[in-house]
This record gives sequence, structure tokens and C-alpha cells, in this order.
Amino acid sequence: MKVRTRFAPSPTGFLHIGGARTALYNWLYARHHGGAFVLRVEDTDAERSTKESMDVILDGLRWLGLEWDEGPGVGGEFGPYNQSERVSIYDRYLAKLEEAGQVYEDEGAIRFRVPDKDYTVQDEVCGEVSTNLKERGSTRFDAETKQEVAANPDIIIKRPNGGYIFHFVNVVDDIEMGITHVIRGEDHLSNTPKHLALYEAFDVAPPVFAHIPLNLNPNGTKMSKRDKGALIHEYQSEGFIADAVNNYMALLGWSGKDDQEIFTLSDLKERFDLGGVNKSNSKFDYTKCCWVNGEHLKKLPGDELQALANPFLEAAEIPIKDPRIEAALDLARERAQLLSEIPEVVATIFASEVEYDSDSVEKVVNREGMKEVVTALTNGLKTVGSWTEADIKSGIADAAASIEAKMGALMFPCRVATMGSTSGADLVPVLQLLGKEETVKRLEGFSTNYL
RNA sequence: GACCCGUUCGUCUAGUGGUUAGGACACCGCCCUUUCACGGCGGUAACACGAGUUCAAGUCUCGUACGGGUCGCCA
Repeated sequence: MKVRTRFAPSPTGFLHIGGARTALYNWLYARHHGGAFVLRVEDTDAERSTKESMDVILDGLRWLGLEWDEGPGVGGEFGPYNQSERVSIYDRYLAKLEEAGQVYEDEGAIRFRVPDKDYTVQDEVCGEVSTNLKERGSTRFDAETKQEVAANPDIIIKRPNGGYIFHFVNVVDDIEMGITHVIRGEDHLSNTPKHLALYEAFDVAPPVFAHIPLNLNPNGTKMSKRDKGALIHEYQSEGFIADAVNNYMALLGWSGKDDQEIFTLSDLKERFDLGGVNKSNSKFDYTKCCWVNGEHLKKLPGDELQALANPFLEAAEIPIKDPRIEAALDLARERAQLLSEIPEVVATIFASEVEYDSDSVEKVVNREGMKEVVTALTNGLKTVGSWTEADIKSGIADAAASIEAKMGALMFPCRVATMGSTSGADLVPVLQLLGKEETVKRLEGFSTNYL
């Protein structure tokens, strides 16, 4: 049987890290097993669903590279893929239940009669979980009064206004779309017996279920929009690489059982399976997510790095067509974790005026004999013949020798004078990219303005 | 509150009865780089607690605690 998984977002907000990870696991499982990944839009709540939200979610999935085989924009033989367009299908399934006498009207809504029996979920992650809905549902906890109140355990499947409810449409569509594996958040584990009861009522064998642990914020509570790293579209603007985000999301709740931590999407596709999924919730760690991104940045082929970095370089007004850009990016990738950090590392190479960081200048300017040091540097570098890294280095060494100083004592001042800051890319390669003329100009400028 | 799920370094995790409990992020130290960083090496740091089963328990069982989830005419 061909594996068919689905991601079924409700277009009522942003694409959240939890949803994205669910999508990723479904995508990976389908791809790993040569199956199909279906995208279905659960927009039965007309009041809360918006097109803007849908666009954000679709864009997020596209950015992550989780392309779907069936769904909005691509079609498929089980469409339409928006639940709002599938009402006639739901009507048909409701008729089946009516015929069997399993539903009844209650204050305008339609309820499904829950059988008084145990339903056992055979979960690929959580194991066997049994529940009797009738027993469990005979009371309800009222959050305001904090008391148990009597409740009707029979589940509402249709609103008085005619709109169908999640549990019902979810099951009907999974049946209609031939979904074989339902991989979703553990928050649905307690709902699954309801779904099982519906599968039984329709006389259809349920799919394989896998409930994956939730991702929490560092405080151990539910991740909200305000938590760093919660919203997928922000990863893009903050300079993350999509594969790195996939990599980190995969790691929150799944392990390849060995020491490998850096995976491309294609590595994950090969390695991912339900057996590696954990049972316990995990807390999101933004710092590690950045580290993962940095590792991906280091491995990125030059042309891909260039393409991804361009928007950030342009925003910083760095000329992306400059012939030195490739070399500059290679310097930057060694020290940046995010694409957004690249401009600050390389900006000084392309700047017409050096921006001097006052703290850095402070550290250097008051040192004894600084004027001589910078003068020696200027003279030493002026005499360098071919402007190669090796010759620049020996030029600095010569300058050091001429004033009987250690080379190390010249590196820092040289860095500040030419780059404007104590931190940044490798000094010598930067000087090489700057060119002899510009380097000397900057040294002389620094000398006259600050010494 | 009832029911369900979970609990290994601060965090992500490896571990399926016998391990000096391993790795990664973070943190600290040393080295390298005659520069900031990268990198290399090393260090601090964990089996929630209590019983039981067993020659032997992080691994199995039960209880307790703690955390999370569900109990919608949201999904």
C-alpha cells in the first residue's frame, strides 16, 4: 500500500514552528517511504479563516521546501482540498450516519452517538492508549467555576448554522483522501478515540496514528507567537537557511540514534522514520537553532550562499556585483551564523568611508607610541610589491621590525585603523581585498583624524 | 477536577537488565592563530523520588511528585 500522509492546517494564523514541524515529519515520512504528501486546508470555521493566513502558511511551507503532491495550487484526484468546498461530501457521510441511526439533533446541532465501549489507539509513538468516551465524557470541567458539570459525551459534528466540525470532517477527509498515516501533535491523542468511533461508524479501518511530542518554549509552556523562533516567516527575515530550520525542527523530537546532528533535507529524507521519534516534549533552544544554521552556512556552495546573502547585502547597500564579493562571503561564512550577520562582517571592505567604532578606537588610540606604530605600518605596507596575503603579512612584519615591536602589537591597531573595529573578518585577507591604495589611505586617514 | 501522556547534564538527546551513563548546544579553562573570530584539546554538569522484581535496574512493575495534554457549536 502506498503511503499517504497529510498536513491539515487551519488558516487562522501564522505558520507556527509546531505546525511546521508536523508538516516536516509528514513530508519526511511520505518521502522516505516513496509515498504522497497531501496538503489539506481545514477552513470549516468560516469566521476565523482568512486568505492572508492561508498565504502565509503556504509561503512558509514553500520556503521550507516541503512541496506537496496534492493540494492548493497543484490539485490532485481527491480534491477539492479546501474543506469549505467539500460540503457535499460531508452531507453524504452524514446521511450514512443518519441512515444507521447514529446521529440526532440537539438544539439545532447534530450529534454523533458515542458508543459505550473502549477505543484503543495503536500509536506508533505512544503505544496503546485506551479510552471509554462515554465514561470520560459524562462530565465536563468548567474552567470558570472549577467544577465538574454534567455534559453530553456525544460529539457535535454539525453546527446549527450548518457548518461541520473538525472531528467529523477530519475523519471523512482522511478516509476520502486515502490517508494511511496520521502524524500529528500529541494534543490530538486524547481526541483520537472520537475519531476511532467515527471510523467504526463508517466501517472503515483507521489509518496508522503517530502522535508526536509537543515543542514548548524555554519556560516549558506552550509556545506562543511572542516566543523567539515561533513563527516560520520570521526565520526567513532573520537570515536562517530553510534546510537549517528543517534540520533543527527535526531534531526537536527525533533523533537518528547516532551522533550526527547536521542534516540536509535530503539526508533527513533518507534517515527519518517514526522509530526515531521521542515520547517527551522538548523545549525550543534558539541558540542551538542558530548554531545549526551556522553549520549549514559553512557548507553552503558559493553560488547558493551568494543567492541567499544577496537580499541582506543589498539591504546594507553592499554592491553584490563587486568582483570581491565571493571572497568576502567566504570570509564571512566562517564567523556568521545567520545570513543577516554577513553584512556587518564584510561591510567595511566595500565602504567608501570607514565607520569607526568608538569603543574600538578608544582601545587603541591611547596606547603609547601609537602614532609611530601606524606610521611604521603605513610605510611598511607602502613598500609591499605584489599585494598578496603573504607579502602583506611580511610587510606588517617589516613594519614591526623597524620599530622593534612585536607583530602582534601591530595587528590590533592595523585592524582598527583599516576596518574601524576590533572585530570582523580576518585582517590580512581584508587588506588584500581592500587593495594597497585603499589600505594606505585608511591608515593615513586614521592617523590624521585620531592620533 | 476527571482522564490521558511524559520525566537521563541548564537545553536537545544516545542508552531497550551488567556502560568509568556517550554525543551536541551553552558555559568555563588551555592551545593554535605574532589579530577579533574559526578551529583543536580538556573541564563543570544528568538517570525526579520511594518501594518492588532480579545475582544485577537509567533500562521491568507499582506508587508519589512534577511537567504537559484533553475534556468547545476552535482546529
